[in-house]
Amino acid sequence: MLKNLVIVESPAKAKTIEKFLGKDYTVRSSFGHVMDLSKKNMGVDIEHDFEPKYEISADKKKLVSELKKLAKDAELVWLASDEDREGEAISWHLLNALKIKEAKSKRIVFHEITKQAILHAIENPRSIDKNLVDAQQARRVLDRLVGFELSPLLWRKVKPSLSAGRVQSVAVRLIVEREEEIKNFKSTSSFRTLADFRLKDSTAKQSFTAEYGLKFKTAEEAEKFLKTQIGANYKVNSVTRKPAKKSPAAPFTTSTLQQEASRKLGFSVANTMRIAQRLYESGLITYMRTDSLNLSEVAIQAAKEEIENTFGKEYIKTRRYTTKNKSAQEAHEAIRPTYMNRTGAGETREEQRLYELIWKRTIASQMSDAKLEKTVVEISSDKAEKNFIAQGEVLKFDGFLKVYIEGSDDENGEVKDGILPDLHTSDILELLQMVSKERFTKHPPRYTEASLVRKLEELGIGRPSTYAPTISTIQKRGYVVKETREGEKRNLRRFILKENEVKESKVTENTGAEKAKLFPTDIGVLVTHFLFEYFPDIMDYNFTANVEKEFDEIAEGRKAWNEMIKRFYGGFHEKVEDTLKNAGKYSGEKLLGQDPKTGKNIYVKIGRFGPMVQMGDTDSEEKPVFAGLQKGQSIETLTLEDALKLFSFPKNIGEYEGEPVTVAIGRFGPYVKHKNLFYSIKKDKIPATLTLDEAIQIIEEKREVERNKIIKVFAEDEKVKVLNGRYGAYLVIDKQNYKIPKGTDPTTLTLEDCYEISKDPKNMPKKRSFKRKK
DNA sequence: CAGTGAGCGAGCTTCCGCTTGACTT
Repeated sequence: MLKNLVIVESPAKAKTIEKFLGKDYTVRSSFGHVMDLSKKNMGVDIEHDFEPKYEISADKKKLVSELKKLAKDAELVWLASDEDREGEAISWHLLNALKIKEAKSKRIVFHEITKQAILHAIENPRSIDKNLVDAQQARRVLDRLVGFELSPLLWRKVKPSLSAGRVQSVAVRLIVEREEEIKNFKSTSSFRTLADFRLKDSTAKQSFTAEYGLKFKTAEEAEKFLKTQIGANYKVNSVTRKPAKKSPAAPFTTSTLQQEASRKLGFSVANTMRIAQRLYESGLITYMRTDSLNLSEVAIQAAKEEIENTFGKEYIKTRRYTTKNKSAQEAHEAIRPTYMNRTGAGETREEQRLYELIWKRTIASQMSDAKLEKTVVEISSDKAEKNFIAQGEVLKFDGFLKVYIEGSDDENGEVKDGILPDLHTSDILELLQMVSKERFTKHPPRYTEASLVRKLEELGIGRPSTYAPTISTIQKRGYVVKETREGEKRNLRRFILKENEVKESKVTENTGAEKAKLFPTDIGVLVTHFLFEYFPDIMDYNFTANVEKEFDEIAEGRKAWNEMIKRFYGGFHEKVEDTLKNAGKYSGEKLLGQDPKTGKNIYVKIGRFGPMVQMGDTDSEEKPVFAGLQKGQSIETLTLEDALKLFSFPKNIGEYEGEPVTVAIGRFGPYVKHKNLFYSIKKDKIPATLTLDEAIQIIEEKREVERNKIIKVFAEDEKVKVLNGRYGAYLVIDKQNYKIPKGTDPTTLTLEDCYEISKDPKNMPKKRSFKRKK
């Protein structure tokens, strides 16, 4: 007979805790939520106080029946899911799904996985907090209602298979709006003047840079100013020294880890989470989905010891960080190494780099401030109205900077405060050179995955467990694309005063280059405008924050959850019905002009399959002709000329091997068609001007690849082939693919071996979850 | 994978938040 069954959310956690608790305790994991709303009829009975219809999630059925058996045998079941809204609901669902009597169960919580914390929790059990569960139900039902009423509305009014939701739609809005800001941004330029000085009549050769206190609007002004400085006298007017300090950043949360890994290691948000998961499962770091800045007392002590041993006592300054984030639930610790004295860990290079980042950030957070001395020197010219200013910074004590400097998203490379020579008031200076260079103002930066996460967190939208999935959803729906774009060269003007002469020189700089930035698509823009027009409340950046306040009131027992939902749903549902009935199709249609040959109208708009051009009117007798836009083309920038090119396909460009060769554009981009076979045209060729020779080359290249694909064929049975694919060798029998078991050399397979392989169901490829219909 | 955009009107898509594997042609 089982004495104690403890259920936590994560299996890695279960393993650790089992060690602390000894053999009277069996620790299992629920793998997160085990129940969810049914997908049928909203999963909510709207007529009867929004009663939720829960069911055991399909992928948890087996697990639940196992847990149920264990729970039945156990004397006592300890529900140890996380101490937050979702965790409370998980415990409540477990109670229901496992059919545990409440008297036989105890609810316990802990914020850190230390023996002390767990034993303390066991000694202080409580019962399930139904108010907190209700707050979760309100959250869950609200998200379901919003998502499952708005999405079908989009299917009807914009395009099938789209989606909308409290979190994703606002995420897309941020990107769409940022793009609009960028489009409306007018870049202006000004001239910034930097002078290099040196102490006159001194043996010290060290030069330093100072900036003139005025920027010039035009090249003429800049040039004129430099000319006035020929032969001018410079001296130090004043020197101000001020002590300053820098403090370390707090330990990592999910969001800050994603940002730093993006800035410093170039990891995507999903990649960071995948690698962190590996480190967590290997027991190297604490839980990676957290919004807490807390470190356990044990961890702080270990960090202190590590700092003392490696850097010395003067580098220690233990600190407790408190979150400013109102939506934080702090069910876990901050992300930190499990063992502070382990300076490196991880199997792959990626794991090692992420681990090192976490180690450094955590250690630095418990180190002393860096002490600096900031110096500001004002320099006057006897021929200029304003002064020149030089700023210097000297590090007096490095403190935490010894191990960690936080990254920055700032793209404007400012002149770094360097080290200044020892200067005093009235010192006479010698001018080495003076440069006035044009600088353009920069548009607000596009979001990266990580900076979008930061913004969402700032707005209190989404949770640590959903940042990465949200980013992937909005890309999967085609609202947003992550792209790297090359910049353009831009000419700048620059004037140099040197040896009593002012010369102009041209400089070019690269501008507008973007690396892995998020751009809205036509569909993203259209859906955002649609939702913003009809559902401004839901698209409001404060919507989540406002409903969170109500969830808190529910959690405190001051409000009934279904009352809150009822109040929200009334107006919302009415608006949905009204839009369904009264709003027309939302296609973003735009008249581009007329076809010069036929005079027919040419439109660009979003159709069932995405952006397209249309020649002729829908209500005319003749059916209009359609053509889809190509990758990289956009409704917003498409010209009449572009549209006419799209209508020129399919185009016959000649004959090869006695059969016609045509060029066309399909769902997957431009292609060459020959003898009923398709050959896609790569990006480096422009389909509109593709010659027959180029087409033949494409055909022959593909044939060559096809030939190399075959590893083995059998004369006895032509249907059986061993082929080389993207993921290595595989077997095909009569159009059905099979995996070849690991450790088998594909070149040695006999026909009999192949039949054997095809009989084992283990070798069947997994069915794709969604198959596109014709 | 491969040219769709329609007049039958099937049957499908979809939310957020909590967890890991499965496994790609």
